[in-house]
Amino acid sequence: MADEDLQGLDEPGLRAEWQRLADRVAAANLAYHQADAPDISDADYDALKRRLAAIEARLPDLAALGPSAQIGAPPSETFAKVRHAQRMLSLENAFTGEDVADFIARVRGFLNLAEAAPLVLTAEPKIDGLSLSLRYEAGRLVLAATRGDGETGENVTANARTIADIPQTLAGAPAVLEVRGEVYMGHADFAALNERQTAAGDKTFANPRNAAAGSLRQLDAAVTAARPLRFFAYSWGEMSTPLGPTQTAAVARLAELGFKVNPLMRRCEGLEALLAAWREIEQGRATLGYDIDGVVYKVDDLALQDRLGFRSTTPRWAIAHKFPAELAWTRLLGIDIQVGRTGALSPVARLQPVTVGGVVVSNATLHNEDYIAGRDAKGSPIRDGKDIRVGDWVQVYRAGDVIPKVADVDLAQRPPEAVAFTFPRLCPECGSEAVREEGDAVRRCTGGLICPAQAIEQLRHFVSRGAFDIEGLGVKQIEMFFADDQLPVKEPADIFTLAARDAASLTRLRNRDGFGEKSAANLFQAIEDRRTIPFARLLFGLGIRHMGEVAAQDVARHFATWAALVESLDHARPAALAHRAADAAEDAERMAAAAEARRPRIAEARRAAMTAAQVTPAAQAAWDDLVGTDGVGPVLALSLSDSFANPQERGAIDRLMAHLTVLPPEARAKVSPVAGKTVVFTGTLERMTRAEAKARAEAMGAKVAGSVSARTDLVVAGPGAGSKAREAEKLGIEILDEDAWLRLIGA
DNA sequence: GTGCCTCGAGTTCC
DNA sequence: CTCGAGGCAC
Repeated sequence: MADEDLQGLDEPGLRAEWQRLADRVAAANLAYHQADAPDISDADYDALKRRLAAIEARLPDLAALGPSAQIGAPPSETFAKVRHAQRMLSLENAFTGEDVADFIARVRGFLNLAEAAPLVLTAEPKIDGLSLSLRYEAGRLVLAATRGDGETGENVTANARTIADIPQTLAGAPAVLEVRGEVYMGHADFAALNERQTAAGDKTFANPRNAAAGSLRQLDAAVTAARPLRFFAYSWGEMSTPLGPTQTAAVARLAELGFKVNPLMRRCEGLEALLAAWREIEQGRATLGYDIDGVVYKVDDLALQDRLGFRSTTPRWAIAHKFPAELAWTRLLGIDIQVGRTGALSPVARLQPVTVGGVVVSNATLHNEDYIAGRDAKGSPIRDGKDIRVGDWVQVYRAGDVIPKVADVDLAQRPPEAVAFTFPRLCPECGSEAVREEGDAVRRCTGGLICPAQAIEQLRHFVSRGAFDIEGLGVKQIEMFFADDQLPVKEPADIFTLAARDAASLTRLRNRDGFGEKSAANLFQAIEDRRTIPFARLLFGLGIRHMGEVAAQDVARHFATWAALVESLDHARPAALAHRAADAAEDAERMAAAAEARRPRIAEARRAAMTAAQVTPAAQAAWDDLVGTDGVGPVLALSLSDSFANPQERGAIDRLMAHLTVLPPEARAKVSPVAGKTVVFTGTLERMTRAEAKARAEAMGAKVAGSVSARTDLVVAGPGAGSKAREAEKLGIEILDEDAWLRLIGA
């Protein structure tokens, strides 16, 4: 479809044609994203878009209305999401030989390996690309997914099929096999690609990794096919038959199956051998022909890997030993203060743009007040503190090759007129006092929801992925609605009245720039869909300090219903106040040791503690229950209590709740006989270390506690068990020895 | 009281 | 990704 025939059309004709094309593209998008079943070929789709663009070039007012300009559709929304059968984890990082030594010591300690027992690890280059999971069923590639957040990635199967290093079929593979590895681009291919891009007038890529990422995430697989992507396999996810007894054997098997594996991988015994491998790989870095950013060490024996297991986001049996970060010097042009969701004032360096590790950096974090000043609140110098001033030459690096940081300052080049930075005492956004709690590194705005910066950040958090995750309501839209006169959104409840307010208003959302009939309707539908919300997401979305995703899940599971939580919090309030008062009294007493002059404050704190001490047993019980909840300590409990007792915040919560139905938390899947049970280990364990026993129990869904109580389900007692075993007997709790326990969990 | 380990909060660039 | 700090075991 060329656009020559457009020449014959008059303006109304063009507009009609534009509408027809826009509808067609929108329908194709929908089919592609939601059903993952494209109803037209990629080439036809491209042609449609080109024709649309040709019309928009002549009638620019259309451009803002069409599918090409639709807001709320960043590239990440353009691939279907897929859940990984097995989570794709990241690796813990080591930066020094000492870190590596610690890692080995931890592994040995966890496994309780004898001093003389050998521990073999593999060392392989860490490719700087993007990880990809390939699922083969009956030997055929059925799914390729990016890592995403580890739980859920993007379906890029069509694109992965165009990569020559990725076999479409495997001979003699297990019935189900997920192969994991890295997609990357070689230096020569990268340079050639950028030359082609320049010649074609397209934008060039900053580095091979960006080029690889950009190439893999093309909606048009034909574009990906034209890009010289390569793939190394180094790991696996779900599989119906093990690939081998060791990492080395499994990777060799992957090579047999037809995958490219890295030729530099080798087995090493002991710290020195690992570090030697690291040095050698680093020395060969420049001649490899592709980017690497470190060396990965893995415990070779897969049975040991299995015993070591996983922490929440990383395996215990592997670590990435990074190469030193690239550094660059530049001028510090200014220091801005940003206000975060919790009111934290964070200093950001505005820099003379400089290339660091292949990316142009113009902003960098300055951590906090003390870091800039180079000394702490009391005036004593701090470790790594710099006394950084506007106008200084500063050294920048990208931590983990991502986050730009100011690492050093060149005092010799300091301009004579440079003055020390004065950290604001008032919030730059709302003018409220910004205070620093004793012992805290950050200064916080006290304005609460009065502060527009905090209010916006709270809303951004509310719609964020782990919370309400409303499609079409991203950061940009939140900022727009917050400042909007016609359809203001100042607090979460306002989101749920948007549609009704829009229907009643004269200037409808669908007629606005950046919105159309379709996108407005989609947004309202997405909001409707979230009127029913899982308990934990709601709790997380409220943005209460110290209440993260994990804590929210724990609390939701503990209380089961929203009403139970609210009732309990209301009951516990006096006890919460008593707890704070007692803390304050303690603080004041500590201060008194230094300054007798604080007498009046102590007396006041004591009086407050006395008043607050009039706590009913019911209140105390509610507080104890709250603080006894898994993952909840006094700090989170107080924060939660404060939020619900603060009239402003409670008002916003109640207004929000009027629009919502809360889904009770899902019961933990019963995957093992001990799932959901509380287990206590006591006495000496002979077959494994305590850490290992705990990790394994938790991996089976059990909760491991330190002391026996009425809530304990099971006690595992080894030789030398004393009071805990007696306590268990008294309470009539089942007691197992270590062998019986291992049989129970099927080990 | 001390020392892990994990979570929470804030960070940049594409 | 890193840092600080909360939670919890020893």
